Amino acid sequence: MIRLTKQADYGIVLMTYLARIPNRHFAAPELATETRLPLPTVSKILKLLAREGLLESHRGAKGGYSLVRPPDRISVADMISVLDGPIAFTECIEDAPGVCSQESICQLRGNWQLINQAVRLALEGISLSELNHPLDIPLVQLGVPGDQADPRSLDH
Amino acid sequence: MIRLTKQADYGIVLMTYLARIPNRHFAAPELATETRLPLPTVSKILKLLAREGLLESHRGAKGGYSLVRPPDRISVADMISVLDGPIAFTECIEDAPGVCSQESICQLRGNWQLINQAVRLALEGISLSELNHPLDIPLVQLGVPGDQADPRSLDH
DNA sequence: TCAAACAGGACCAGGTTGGTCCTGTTTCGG
DNA sequence: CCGAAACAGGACCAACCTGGTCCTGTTTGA
Repeated sequence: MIRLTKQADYGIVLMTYLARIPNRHFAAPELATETRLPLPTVSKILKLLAREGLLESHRGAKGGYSLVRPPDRISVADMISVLDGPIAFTECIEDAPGVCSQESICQLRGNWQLINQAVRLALEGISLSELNHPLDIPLVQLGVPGDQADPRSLDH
Repeated sequence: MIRLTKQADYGIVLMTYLARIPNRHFAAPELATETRLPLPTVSKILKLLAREGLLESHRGAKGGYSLVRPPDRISVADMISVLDGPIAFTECIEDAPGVCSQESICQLRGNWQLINQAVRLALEGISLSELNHPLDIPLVQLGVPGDQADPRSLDH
């Protein structure tokens, strides 16, 4: 189905919310009520984001979470990597030989890399701050190759 | 985990194999032995690809499958759409209101579209024939935004 | 006429995800 | 100095989806 997991989905929603006021910190219960997501889930995701270094946590009463760097320096790729693991459509990852049973006969290694890389680059091109101001993103940054009409992209 | 399903994975492998000799047609058993994938699975996937219009099937003895159009006019996006459903990282798809329970409060609709679109464009930019000749693909087509160094893409 | 190959389902086991809960530990405020 | 609010880090389980097989037609070349 090629979906993000809900964990990543919710995580990006939460990050986007935090990015509105980058320097404030927000407690998990507050974010849960604001986003109307269940608290245990929100809490779990925030903990993960903190552990992985995208959020800073402040313990104790009046604690909470805040962004660890400015939102324009956090990419969608960063968040998805943390929440859903490395961005790779297939198991053919360069530094993991032996994962793919077809390895010896598969002629496609380099090609999968290409696909993976294309997706990764596309996602690295969108920053958290741009998610809050979607209109600012130039199309070229989204991976639109020039203005050459592409005969391949049919309807879906 | 953001993986393609194995169905899509295998499907692309099979399509790539077919694309080597675009006009020939290949029987499922032949493809199964060539790719060393189990026949029932290969058969299932080929049937799907045929039903969805990416392959042409020839029934009867000496039957088989062949590409329905030249490999440079079949994009990776085409194949993934058929094998794994529409390319959308999240359920926020434009013509499906009501799917997302957060709809009324979610400020992100437009933004998810952006992410989905970026991925879709990246995958539309790679054709089946390029998968067989990976070196031919210019980087810009992969979505690399000019040569502006991107400070967001840190290590992973 | 037979065998090879496609068509279209039904079917099931296993793994992953989504979500909850529980037991610490830290820290602010009164 | 104490208690409540919040974070930390797991364990845990149900539900769903995927991966894969198999079976019964139908078509067609030799």
